[in-house]
Amino acid sequence: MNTLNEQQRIAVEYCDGPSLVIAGAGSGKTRVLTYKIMHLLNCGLPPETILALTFTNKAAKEMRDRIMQMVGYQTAKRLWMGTFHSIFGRILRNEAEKIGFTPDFTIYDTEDSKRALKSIIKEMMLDDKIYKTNLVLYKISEAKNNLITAQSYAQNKIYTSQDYYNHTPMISEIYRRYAIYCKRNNAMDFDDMLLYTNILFRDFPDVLTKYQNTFGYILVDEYQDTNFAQYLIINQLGATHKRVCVVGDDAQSIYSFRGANIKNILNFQKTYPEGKIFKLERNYRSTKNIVNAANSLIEKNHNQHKKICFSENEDGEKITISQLFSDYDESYAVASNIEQWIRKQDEQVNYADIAILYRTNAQSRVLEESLRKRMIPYKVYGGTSFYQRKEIKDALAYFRLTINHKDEEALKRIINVPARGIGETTLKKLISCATNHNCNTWNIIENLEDFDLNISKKTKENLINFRELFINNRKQLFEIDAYTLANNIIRSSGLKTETLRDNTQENISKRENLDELLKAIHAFCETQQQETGTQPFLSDFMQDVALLTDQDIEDEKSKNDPNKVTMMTIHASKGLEFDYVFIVGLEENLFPSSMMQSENDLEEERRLMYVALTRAKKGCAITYVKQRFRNGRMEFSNPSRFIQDIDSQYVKTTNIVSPISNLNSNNFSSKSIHNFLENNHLTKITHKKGEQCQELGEFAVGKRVKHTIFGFGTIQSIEDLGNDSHLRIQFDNVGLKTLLSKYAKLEVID
DNA sequence: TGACCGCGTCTTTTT
DNA sequence: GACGCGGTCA
Repeated sequence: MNTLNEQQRIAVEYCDGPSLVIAGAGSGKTRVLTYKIMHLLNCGLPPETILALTFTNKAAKEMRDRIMQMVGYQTAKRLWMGTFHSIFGRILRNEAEKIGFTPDFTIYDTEDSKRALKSIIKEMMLDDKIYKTNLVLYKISEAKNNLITAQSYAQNKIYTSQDYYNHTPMISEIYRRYAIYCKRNNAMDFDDMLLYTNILFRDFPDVLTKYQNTFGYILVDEYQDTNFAQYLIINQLGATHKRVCVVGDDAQSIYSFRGANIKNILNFQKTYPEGKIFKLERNYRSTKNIVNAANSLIEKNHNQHKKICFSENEDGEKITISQLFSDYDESYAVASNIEQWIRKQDEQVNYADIAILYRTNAQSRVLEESLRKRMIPYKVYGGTSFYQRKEIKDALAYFRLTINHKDEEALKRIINVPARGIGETTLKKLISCATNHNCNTWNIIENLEDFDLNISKKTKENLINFRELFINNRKQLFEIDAYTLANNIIRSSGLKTETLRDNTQENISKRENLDELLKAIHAFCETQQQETGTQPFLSDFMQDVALLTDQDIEDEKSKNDPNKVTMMTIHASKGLEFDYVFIVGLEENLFPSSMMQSENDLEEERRLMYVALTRAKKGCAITYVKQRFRNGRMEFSNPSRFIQDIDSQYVKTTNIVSPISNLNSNNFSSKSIHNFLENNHLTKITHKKGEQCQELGEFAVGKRVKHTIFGFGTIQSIEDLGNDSHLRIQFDNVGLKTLLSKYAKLEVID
């Protein structure tokens, strides 16, 4: 307790009633939470009566590790500590039968949901240009977050009239069918997990009472990110004893698109009139300059709890703001800046101390390129994560279907992967037969002989083989450990064999990914073995895997090789800190995003900028560009308004950096930079536009080149278009392609 | 049935 | 640029 400051100590020690801790960025929020749990344990609360909810696995793990260090593994593991989804997933599995599921229900990720919705929209013969999956999913998700079930949606005037007005009156019916579909598949999506928890508590008061009595104290991290469903769960679980402590920072509320309601934190005292509010305003993380700059930015927002964050650290360097010509220059500038920082004489800077943050995942590509060229080690979070990869999702679908035969999404996904002669037509027959008999498609396959499907003998044989595969695997489900079974399935299904057919880059990468998956399962088995003394089954692994995020996987991977620059979206960076931070792409329509129009949206974007700034401990560099390649085309842009929002006394502006002056390094050999110079300034056009030529810049007919994706090839012809050129290249593996020299990532091989 | 090609559409953030 | 869809053809 001596290591806490006054504000922190008071917040930790107050346990008599509900409290809200408003914790500014870097104010020791996790510290307060862990100490509070320690304090509760010291007061004699048994660990299994403490419920601590976080939003990410990482945050939960961090807290658990810290507590473990202080009280030991045995006590720490008895705490109810985890993400909303993992904790209530656990409760839902315990109580599954009450709400019409079995304990082995599948968790659908966004892709599964979209696929399901797509087929429902098709089945209803609706126009998919009007009923776009993304839109429909968003509407359903919004409804679920507000605890509107399919049934109440149909009766809800606000929702239905809005849909009517938007010419999408059938959303209500799609929602209804989707809900039935999920239930029949024994599956829940992310939103369902919170919705069904609420339904469980509503319809089974004895269950609610049971958990109310179980949890003597409830702590919630990142309270500003809770949605209504989460709010109500907390509210109900704490209804009798009111021993609830929520921690958050309204200035860092950035998830409204996911249903987070900033009012939960702003209106805390309406929910708990007797509640106490504590503020942690001292920032331990950043320099004075960074904290002041962030304050000056967030001041421009109106909707917030007033607080005055301050730092007692050194003044620190000013934030640099640089304008670059193009996204290409930006990435180049970032890479050279990283090298400068690493080479700093007066201070030891490691790659791991540096982060590059951006608004959208698509921005990472160019940056990666520049870092790779300079041999700067980096890791990218987000984008298509490991568990989203096709081959991985296929393997997981095999596991899912083995565990839960009703999982129709999994079935549809893999019935013909790898191709085994069960195509669209057969699948349709199976599904319509299932619909007619009001059962699952698997039931039809299981009892194939009892139905007249009008399929060929060959197809029937294929189906029987497919069935046998699963029957065999299912027998082993609770007989052999997760790793062995997973390995068996990947082999017997033909997934592995498929990748061995040839050695294209694609297949090699698929093979590696499948091995990586097996490795992950192996690691899971080992930890479980250590913790519980028994080998886990595949179903244990699958319960975990659905709730893993990209961050968890990247962190796991980088354990052995931690010294890398971090690249991620600002959203993903929340809760993290780095010595030096780049914030790139500060342009109108990108950041703030062009999707954000309303005043509320803009305030959220500004909070996002606030989050980005406050990640930095020592230094921060902001960049923006005049032209950027986006959505397959060049776009011109103006500096973001957020640049103006930062008080000028905290920043140092580098004036327009022309592409040439930016290239002050002697590294001119890099192909793309060469192109860049050629295309914009230095090329002497010796032939007319649109003409075929033998040579252009470093390119010449007959020269060998290497492309990052297509591999090696030979230039067949060059057509000069003035500002750009078409290159026809015969690639060794993928054949003839026409590429734009400006954007193709080509390297000439001498 | 399955491979392949060309076209149109979409890219904001994610537990 | 990436991806999904629909059409075509063997």
